[in-house]
Amino acid sequence: MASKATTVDKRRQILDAAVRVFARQGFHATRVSDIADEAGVAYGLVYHYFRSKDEVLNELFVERWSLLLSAIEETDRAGGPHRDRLAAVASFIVDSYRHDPELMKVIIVEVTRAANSFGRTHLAEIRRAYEGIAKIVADGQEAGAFRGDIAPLFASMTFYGAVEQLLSGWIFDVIPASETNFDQAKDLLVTTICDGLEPR
Amino acid sequence: MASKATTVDKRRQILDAAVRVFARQGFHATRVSDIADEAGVAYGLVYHYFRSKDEVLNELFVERWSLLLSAIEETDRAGGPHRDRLAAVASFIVDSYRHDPELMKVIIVEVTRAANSFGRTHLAEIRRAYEGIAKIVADGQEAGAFRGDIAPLFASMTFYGAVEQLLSGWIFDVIPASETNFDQAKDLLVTTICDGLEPR
Amino acid sequence: MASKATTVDKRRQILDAAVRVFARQGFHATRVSDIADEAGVAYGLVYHYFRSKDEVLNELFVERWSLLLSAIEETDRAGGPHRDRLAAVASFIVDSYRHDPELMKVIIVEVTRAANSFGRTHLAEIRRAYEGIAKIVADGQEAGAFRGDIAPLFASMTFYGAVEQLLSGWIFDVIPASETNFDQAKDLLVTTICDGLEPR
Amino acid sequence: MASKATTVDKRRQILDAAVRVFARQGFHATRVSDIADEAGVAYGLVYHYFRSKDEVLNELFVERWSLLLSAIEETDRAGGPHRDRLAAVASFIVDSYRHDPELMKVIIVEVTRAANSFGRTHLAEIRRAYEGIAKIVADGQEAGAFRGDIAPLFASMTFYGAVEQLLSGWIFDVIPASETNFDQAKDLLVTTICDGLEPR
DNA sequence: TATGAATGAGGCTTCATTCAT
DNA sequence: TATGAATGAAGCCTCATTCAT
Repeated sequence: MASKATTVDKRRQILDAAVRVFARQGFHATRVSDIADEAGVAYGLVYHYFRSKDEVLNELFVERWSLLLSAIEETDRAGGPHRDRLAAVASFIVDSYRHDPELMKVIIVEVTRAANSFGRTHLAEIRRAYEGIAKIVADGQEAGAFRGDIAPLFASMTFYGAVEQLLSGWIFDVIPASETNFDQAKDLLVTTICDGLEPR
Repeated sequence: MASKATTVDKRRQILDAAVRVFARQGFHATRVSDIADEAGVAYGLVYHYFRSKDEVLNELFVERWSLLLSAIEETDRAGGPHRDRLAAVASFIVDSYRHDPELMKVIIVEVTRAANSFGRTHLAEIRRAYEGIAKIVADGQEAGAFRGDIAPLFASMTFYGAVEQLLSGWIFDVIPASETNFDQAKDLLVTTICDGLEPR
Repeated sequence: MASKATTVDKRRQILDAAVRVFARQGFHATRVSDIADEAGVAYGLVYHYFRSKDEVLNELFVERWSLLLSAIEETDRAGGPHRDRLAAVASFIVDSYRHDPELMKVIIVEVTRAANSFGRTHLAEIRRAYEGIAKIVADGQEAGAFRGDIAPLFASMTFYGAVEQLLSGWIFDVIPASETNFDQAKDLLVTTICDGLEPR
Repeated sequence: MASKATTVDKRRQILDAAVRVFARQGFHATRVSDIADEAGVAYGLVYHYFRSKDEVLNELFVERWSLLLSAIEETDRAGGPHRDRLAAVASFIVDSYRHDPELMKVIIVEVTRAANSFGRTHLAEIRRAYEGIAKIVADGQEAGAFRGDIAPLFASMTFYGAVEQLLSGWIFDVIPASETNFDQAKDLLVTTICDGLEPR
């Protein structure tokens, strides 16, 4: 139906606009009317599609984060060398950023690292990512691919923390994203975490 | 003066109260009156000592962060095996958390990871920490203690990201801080980053 | 549209209410909530139509003052004896007061004579009135209707000052407005300024 | 006593400072601490000498206004041509401005023309000036020096309004005070009001 | 679906004034 | 007389949300 198509469009339009404004101004600093303006609709319409301003961000987060969770699980299920599995996770995250830096900025800045506000709400889902990575590590340890004296969740946090810090560095230009070779970055990430900084 | 010594330092009292309330409710959710109440002083006194609510947080951050910067610089200046230098940095941060978890929570959650609000203001100082760590890495590479194919700032971000993520995990009970042996955590951190996850 | 016509114009309602409250309490002493209460609307609606409390006053002033400016220009353009032109200006101002004493009170007390606050903002427009009157005087001098040894702007200030002081006297009951014959007042004003206090 | 001398000095120092700050920023916009800063004393001291911020302004007003009232009464008592009496009043006011423009600015802007705030409080004293001038007019009418068809208070308001408007013009640079010949201004003022704008 | 007028709670900040020393 | 720490009332403005059309 045409009407259905329109509906979907406006909702999407609002979500996409929200990403841009949230990325530009931060969640707290953006008014609902800013989203509407950016989307080119009246701000009442935002409330037609979403219960609240919060829900818009929730939607953005859940939409994207579920992809990450799937990717992690899929990676693990697919098997292969454990080092490569970590590489696949890093790759997925880095590519997410490369593909849509604004969305990833919003998710990291406003949810993942905003543990006092939105992070709190989504702690369970965020934790599932950590645990998914931890499972890869645990499996690797069992298979003898990883050393056994580091708790899997500990290793997972280290790994995820490193990845996210990197993205954060790109986002806020601590590391010049413009000069970054993202594929090389993925490699170095895995190299650092798996091989260590010290020469072998 | 005796009176000066005897008199409670209201300014300090306010700062300490602010740490507790910020840690408990988050910066945005705490009203200035909450700080005053927690400190047991009148509303207006907060504004006698600080220009704004923001400045209270600024003060807390700068006070603590400058210690970190000094520690990093001192560590580097003191020399010694480069691996131990990273260990010293990790140790300083972990001990900061162990000693005053509420303050570190505030600094990480409200400044370091709040890049859209306060982090923005203090980006330069935050970056200085990254660069201080990067310098340690660079020195280690020159001395042959660290592999040379990883950009120092890249390694620094990886390292710092791992440390902060760990603290974050403790703060939000993703990793049960209660069961954590902090000294062991420091070791594992350095082991992970320097030796890598894969067995040698 | 019928609905548009039937619907009370809330914006107008707020402006009219503001006149009453400003006149009664003075601008500084009236809270935005006083305006809203007087208008019978919600607090926030004032901010829906006006950027700030200041803007409400600005609007009132500009709305009215532009009429005065038009009247002065129109009077001059229309020609006729120069004495009558001054009379027309005086007449317009006195009638403005007679017709809406509260509005004129607000404009004089809060803008025209509040040179340190609002007057400052509107100095240019206020000056235009002085200059408009000065032009009438200058024309009169050229035509030989007025003596030539008094600078037009000087004469204008004298004239306008006299008129405003009169209104001020009525407003604050220095001169009992109740007993005043406004039309006679206009005449006397012109007589005084044009013929002088001394008998001819 | 030395202490007495000091006392007097500080009080005066505060009053003089207040004039400067009130003139510069306006009464509402100046904080008690601004006065103290300008005077070079602690702001608590202001409250040692004055009950409130208002009282500082009151003091300044009363101090000066009583001189004006005396001058008017004295002028009338001294006798002489009635026209010269008006000239003496105008002269006193203009000279007051010439001698201490900041003080006169404060008195006019913050009291005389602030009828909604301080003017209200001092209305009685202000009115006494109008009445003093009115008396001169009334006497002049009785003596046949002034025409009898203009109510004395009416004429007084006209005259005072003209004078104050002139000062106001100088204060706010509507009339360039720098280029003004004050003595000539006095003459023209009296000429305008007594002889009228029309040629005789 | 779509609009934007209307609502009103919430919070930061200012600053006159008091008071202990 | 002199200081400035301490108090707390007061008010502007923002903005998420509701609702009539």
